Amino acid sequence: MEIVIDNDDIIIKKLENFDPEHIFECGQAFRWDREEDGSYTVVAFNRVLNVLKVGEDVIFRNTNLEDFENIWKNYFDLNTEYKAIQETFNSDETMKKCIEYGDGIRILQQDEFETIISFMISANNRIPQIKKSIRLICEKYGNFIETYNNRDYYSFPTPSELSICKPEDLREHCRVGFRDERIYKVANMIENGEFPFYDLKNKTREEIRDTLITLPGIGEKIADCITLFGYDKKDSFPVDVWIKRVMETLYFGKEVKKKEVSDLGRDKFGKYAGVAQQYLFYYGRENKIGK
DNA sequence: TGCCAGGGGTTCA
DNA sequence: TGAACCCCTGGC
Repeated sequence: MEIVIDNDDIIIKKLENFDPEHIFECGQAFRWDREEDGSYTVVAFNRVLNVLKVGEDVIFRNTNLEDFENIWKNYFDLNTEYKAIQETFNSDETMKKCIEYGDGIRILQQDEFETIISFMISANNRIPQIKKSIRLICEKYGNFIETYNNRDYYSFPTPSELSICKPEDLREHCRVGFRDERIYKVANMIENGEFPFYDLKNKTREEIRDTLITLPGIGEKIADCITLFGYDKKDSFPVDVWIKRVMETLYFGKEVKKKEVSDLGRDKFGKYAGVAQQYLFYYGRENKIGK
C-alpha cells in the first residue's frame, strides 16, 4: 500500500476494490454526507473524515497518519483482500454481474453499540429517515466533535450517555416513533449489565445473533445486520425486502419464503455471504430489481 | 392543498 | 399468521 502524505490529506495510490459511493450507498452505514465534489464525509470513532476517489487513488481528507493507521484502516477493512473474496464467487455468473456493478464495496467495521441502535431504528424505516433520527440522537446525547464543510458533527452516544434518555424525547425530538421504548430499554440494559454486551465480541456468528435477538426491537433481520456490520461476521446474510426481491428475481424466478432466501444465500455464498449480500443489495436497489 | 398508501421489521394476539 | 406501530415522502 503506497501512502502519500500531503498536509491533512492521506493519499493511497492504486487502492483496489474501494469506491466510497458503493461503500456508503449500500445500506450498511448511516452517518455520512455526500459532498458536491462527489466525496463522502463520514463520522465514526469521534473523528470526521472526508473520502474522495480520484482515478485509481483514494484521498482521505481531514485526518493524519496516526488516525489512518489506528482507526480508518480497520474501519474500511483495508486489511481484507476483497479480490480474493470476489474470486470465491467466480462460478456464479449472476453474482459476477453484481460484482462488476458494485465493485468497491467494503464491509465497514463499525462500533458495536452504534450498529445496534442504528439498525433498531432501521426497522420499517427509510434511509433518509434513519439518517435523520441518528443525527438527532447524536446531537442530543453525543458530544460535539467539529465543524466540517459547514456542518456540525457529533459523536454517537455511549451506552452510558444514551441511558439517561427519556423515551418521549427519543420520539418527539429524535423522531424515532414506536422504536422509542425499545431504544431506551436496550441502552439501559447494556448500561446496567443486564445484557452481556461486552462478552459478545469473540463469539461465533450464531452465538452473537441468538443473544442479540433476545433484545427488544431486534428480530432476525436486524440481528443479522448487526453481526455483519458491527461484529464483522462475514458469513451473516441479512434478508430484507430488497434482498428477497433480488434473489427471487435473479435466482428463484418466483416468490419464495424468506427462510428459503436466507438458506440459499448462506449455502451458495458460504463464509462471505455477507459480502455477496452487499453486492446483491446495491445492484438490486440501484436497478430497482423486482419493483 | 389535502388525503392516503407504504416503507430495508418487530411485536403481540 | 396477520395487523398495528411512528414518521415522512411521493403520488394523485
